[in-house]
Amino acid sequence: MQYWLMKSEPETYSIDDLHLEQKTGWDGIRNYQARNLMRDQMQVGDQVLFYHSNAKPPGVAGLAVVSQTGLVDPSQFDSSSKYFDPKASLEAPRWIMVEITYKSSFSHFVPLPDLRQQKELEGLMVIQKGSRLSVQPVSQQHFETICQMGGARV
DNA sequence: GCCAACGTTGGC
DNA sequence: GCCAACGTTGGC
Repeated sequence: MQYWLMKSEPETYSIDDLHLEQKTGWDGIRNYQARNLMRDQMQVGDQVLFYHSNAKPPGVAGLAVVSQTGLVDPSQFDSSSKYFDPKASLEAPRWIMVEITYKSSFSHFVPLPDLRQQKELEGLMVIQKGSRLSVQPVSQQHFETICQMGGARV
């Protein structure tokens, strides 16, 4: 089993939205590196840290689980969507997504400055300078440390 | 709102 | 295939 951190702007889609919906297709990823991780690496059952980006403060809000893989992102075909991709076709879809299912919301939101301060989290991708990738692999140790900081049972 | 970091595009 | 220009992300 692998561990991931997935970023979402809470004004667009927050952990509370996921809580209400229970599951969602992770659409709108338009970065090849992130897509390739979802397409090639993610497996059903993988654990996800739900990260709020562009928030005050940004940080990890809760947990989710990968519940389906290899789904075609429908927004690439929707000309009214900001994620529309004219180069994608039904025969050759370009953007692949996964579905994630809500697991829990942290009792203690873990803000980015706290992640930076934690010695055990040295090397965590999201605390590196200029770390823009919206789907990031996380080591099991880092995952467990962040769960503890958030007040979730590992 | 600023801007550093980084990805993508397109001319050559 | 290089790289300058441009666009986007996302912390601050």
